[in-house]
Amino acid sequence: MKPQFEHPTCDECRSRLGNVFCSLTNAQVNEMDSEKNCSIYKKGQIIFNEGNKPAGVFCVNKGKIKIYQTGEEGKEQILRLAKEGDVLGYRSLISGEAYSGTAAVMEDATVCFIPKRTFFDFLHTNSDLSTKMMQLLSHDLKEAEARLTGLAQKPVRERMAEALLMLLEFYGTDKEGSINAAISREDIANIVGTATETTIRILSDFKTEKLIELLGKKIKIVNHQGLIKTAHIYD
Amino acid sequence: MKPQFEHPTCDECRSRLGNVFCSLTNAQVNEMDSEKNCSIYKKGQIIFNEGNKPAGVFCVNKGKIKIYQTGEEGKEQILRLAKEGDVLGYRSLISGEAYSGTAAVMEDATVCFIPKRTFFDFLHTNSDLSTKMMQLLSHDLKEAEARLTGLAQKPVRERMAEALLMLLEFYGTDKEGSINAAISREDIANIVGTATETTIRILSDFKTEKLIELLGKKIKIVNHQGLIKTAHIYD
DNA sequence: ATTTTTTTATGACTCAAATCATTTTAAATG
DNA sequence: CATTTAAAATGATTTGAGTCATAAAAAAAT
Repeated sequence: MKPQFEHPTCDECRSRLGNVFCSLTNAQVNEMDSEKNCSIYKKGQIIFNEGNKPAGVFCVNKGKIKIYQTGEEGKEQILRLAKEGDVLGYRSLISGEAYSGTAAVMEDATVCFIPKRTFFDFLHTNSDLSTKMMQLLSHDLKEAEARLTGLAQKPVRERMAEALLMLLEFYGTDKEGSINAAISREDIANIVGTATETTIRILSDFKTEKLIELLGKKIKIVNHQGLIKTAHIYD
Repeated sequence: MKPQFEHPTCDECRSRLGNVFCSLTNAQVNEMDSEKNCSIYKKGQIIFNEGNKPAGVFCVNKGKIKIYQTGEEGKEQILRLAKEGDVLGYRSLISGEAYSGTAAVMEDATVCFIPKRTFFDFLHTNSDLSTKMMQLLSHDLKEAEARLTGLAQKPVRERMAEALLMLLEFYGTDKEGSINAAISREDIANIVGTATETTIRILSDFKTEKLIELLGKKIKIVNHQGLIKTAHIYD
C-alpha cells in the first residue's frame, strides 16, 4: 500500500508547465488530474523494473531518479537521470514493449502515474503533444548516440569531465556552489561507464589539479573552463 | 548536378510499403511523388554531413548506407545502417537541429529526398504517421541504449559476435549463405567500437573456432548458436 | 600487365583501465 | 553511543585491447 498524502494537482504543477504536458487543454489537465495517481517513493525504491510491461507513464513532481540497465555481472549502466518535471517510461510505452531499464530513486521523490489509456488519448487528440513527444524522443536519441560515440572513442578522464559538466547542467548548484545532488562514486562510475575505483581516482586527480573540490558526496566545480578543456569538447 | 534517370514512383515503391510511409493516403502518396526528388549515389558519396541543417528526409530505394559520427582523431563511430525502405535524417529534422551524423554510401544507392514542408505537412495531418514516427524513434532509442550498455560492459569479443548477428539479421544471406553485404574490416570495427586490427584478429579467431567462414569481405555464419553463446545474449 | 594504393593480416610492444586487496572514513542501525 | 554496514580512498597487480611496424594480398588505377 502506497502512503496517502496530499496529491499535487496537475493544474498548478510547476513541473507540468516545463514538460511535454505544458500544452494540454484545460479539459485534458482536468482529466489528467482525476486519472493520475501520485506516490511518495523513498531513496532506493524502484519505480519500475526492466522486463515489466508499462501500464502508463510517470511524471516526476519532486526528487531525483536514475534509469539504468543491468549488465551481465549485475553492473548498472545509467542511461538517464530524471528530476522534477521529467517524464518517465514513455519510450517503452510507445513502442509497446517491456521496460528496457529500471527506474530507481536516488533522492526521495513524489511521482505521479498517468495511465496508458489517458496518455494515448491525449496523444491522439493533441497534435502538439505528439510533436513534443517526437522532439523529446529525438533529443534522447541524440544524447544516447553522442554518449555511444564518446564511450567508444574517448578515454575515461574525458568522459568523467563531461559527466561532471552534465551533472552541473542538470542539477544546478546549491548555496555553496556545489552540484546540487549527492551522488555516490558508484553511480558516477555507472554514468561514465567505468569502475568505481577509477572514478574515485580521477575525481581525486581533478581535485589535485584544482578543477573541482570534494566535500563528501558534494562536488564543486571550481575551474569550469579547465573541465571543458579536459573533456575535449573543443579540440 | 545529380544524374537524371527514371525516378521510382512512390505509389509502386516496395520500400515505402514496408516503412513509416505505408499508411499515407492516396492523395499524400501523390503529393509525395510530385514533391520528392530522387538521386543516384555511388559508393563513397555523402548523402548528408554532420553539422549541416536538414531540409527534409531521405528515403532509401536501393543500396546500403552507413550513418556515423566522427570523433576526435577522425575515427568513425557507426550509429546506424540503412538499406532499401529505411528513412534517414528524421531525427535531426524533428528536433530542428543540424545533423549529428554523416550518411555515406557503402553500396551504390538510389535515394529519394522528401522536402521538410511535405514531411511536416503529412506529420500534422496523418496521426498514423505520427504514431509510426514515435515508434521508430523509440525503437532507435532502445537500440542506442542497448549498444551503450554493451559498449560500457561487454568485452570486444562479445560485441563482435553481437555485431555479426546483427549484420546477418539486417542484411540477410546471399546464395552462398554469407551475410549479404561486403563490409570492410574497418567499418565492422567502427560498428563494434574497436580498432581495425582487433576486428581482424577476432574475426580470425572466430574462423579458427569454426563459428564463421571468411572469403574476402564475405562472412558466412556457420555456427549460429555458437555465436549467440559467444555474444552472451543468454547468460 | 604493371604500378600504385588500399585492405587485410600478423607480430611486438605499450598502456589505460580493470581487478584484487586493504585500509580509512562515513553513514546507518540497534 | 557503540556496533554494524556501507562508501571512499589507496596501493599493487594484471590484462584486454590499443598502437606501432611491417608484410602479404587484393583492388584500383595507369
